Parts: sequence; C-alpha cells; structure tokens
Amino acid sequence: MSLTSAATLATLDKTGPRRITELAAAEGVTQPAMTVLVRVMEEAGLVERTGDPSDKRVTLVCLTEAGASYVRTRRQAGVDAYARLIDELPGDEVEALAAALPALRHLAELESHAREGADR
Amino acid sequence: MSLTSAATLATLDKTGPRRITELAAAEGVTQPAMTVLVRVMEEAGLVERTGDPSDKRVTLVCLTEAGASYVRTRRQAGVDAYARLIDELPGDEVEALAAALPALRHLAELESHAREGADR
DNA sequence: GGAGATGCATAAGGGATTTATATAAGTCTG
DNA sequence: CAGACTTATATAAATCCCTTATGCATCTCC
Repeated sequence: MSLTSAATLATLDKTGPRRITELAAAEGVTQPAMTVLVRVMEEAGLVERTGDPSDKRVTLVCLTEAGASYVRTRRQAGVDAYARLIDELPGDEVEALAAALPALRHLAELESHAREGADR
Repeated sequence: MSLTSAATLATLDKTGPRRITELAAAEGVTQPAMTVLVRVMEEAGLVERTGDPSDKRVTLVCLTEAGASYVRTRRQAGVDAYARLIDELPGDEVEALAAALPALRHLAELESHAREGADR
C-alpha cells in the first residue's frame, strides 16, 4: 500500500467523506493520481464511491468498515511501536518528552501551514 | 534528486567511503537500485568510485568536494527552515523543546536500531 | 440556451525501485 | 591447486506511483 493511500485513508477517517479533488489537494498529488488511488482502494474494499445528488459531476469517497478498521489497526501498530521505544527511555527523558508535547504539536501545525504556502 | 540519493550522500558524509552493498543496506533499498543511484550521482559529480585494492570485486564510493558541499548546503537549509518555525513558538515551548532534545536524540537512536532488526 | 468553468476519467510517459540473472573475483575443500 | 561455492557488482525487464495532456459530462451565469 502506497504512502499516499495510507494518508488518504487517514484523512477520510479524520474528516469524513470527501470528493476526489479535495483528497488530491489534501495529499499533495494531482487529481488523476487520486482518481487511480481511489479506484485501487475501492477494488481493495477499503473505500466506497457515492454520487453527490446535488452535483452529478462529483463522486464522494467514504471509508468502508474494512477501511476504517485498517486505519485503526495501522494507527495502533504505530502507537504500540513507539510505546515500546519510549518504555526503554529513562524516566526523566519520558517526562521531558511529555512536557514537550504541546510544543511538538504546535510545531507540526506551523509546518503544515508552511507546506501549504510552498505547495501552491 | 531522490530522497534515497540525499540520504545516501548524508550517510557517506557521516561515515566516510562505503561499498555499494553497504549503502544499499543502510538506505533500505536493493543493491541494483544503489548501483544505479551511484552511477547517477557520479555523473552529477557528487561521488566518486574507487576500487578496493584488496578486493577487486568491490567499488568504494566516496563523496567529492561538490557532494560534501551539497550535503552541507542542504542540511543548513533544513536547519534554517526549522529555526524559522521555532522562532514562532512561545518561549516556554522553545524551552520545553530544548529540554526534550536528549530524549528525542535517544529515541531516534532506539528507532534506528529497531529498524535494523526489522529489515533483516 | 450557449459559453465558460468545474469535476472526474483516461492515456501516455517518466522516474525510482523491484526481481531475476550475468559476470567477475574471492574463498575454501579435498 | 583445481574445481565448487560464495560474494560484489552490473544489467535487463517489469512494476509502481506519479506527472502532464486531454476528453467528456455537468454545472453556472449572463
């Protein structure tokens, strides 16, 4: 599964159904790339396409139950892997990490904004 | 320049000349991929191949001056970009980040060891 | 109601990587 | 010390994921 596919599933999980164009912009790929990705993920049973009744041009993409469970499994695996690593750190370092969490979150947010500016 | 190329240059900068197979393992790609990468970087003037006199099968890859300067420039650009972001954080968050640096370094080291184990 | 804008799909091409295989050099064994 | 394995790299073909270019259907607006 490509990195972009995984990121797209995560985005769908976070924000609910999206149109193809929105997903492409969110993941920083072109619309044709996202069209193909969605087809592949649909064939894998991870997402479904549903037409938008108010605009027959758009196809809304939403997670299937299998897709949602895939996202959860993958996220949990990541969390577990990091938890195992953090368990090996001395206690004072764990505390320092915890204390830095707001700063790290803030930094990630600044970075994503900077990336938006650069991409367009 | 591909991500793997940049990582390979950084590895060469950190650890000195390496053989193709070592570089491939270090970057997590196959040997033929690294062979091609090295040829491209050689044509770009960033690395040089030198035979190992004690084993005529191996080709040692080392950074040229241009390659080393490329690595330094790129690294500095990254440092600058992060510095700009960190400048926007409130002072207490900067302090928290600084306090967490040893933990982050330690975590990165644990992670790279874990990755070694998983890849083989 | 027709012109332009918008959303998606398809086609063709390129870059980076993979597997499979070839070639050459080293190592070891009887 | 000769042949059989092993190791280091190279080459070839195929694959994956992405791009640009383009087509088609639908919407919007005067």
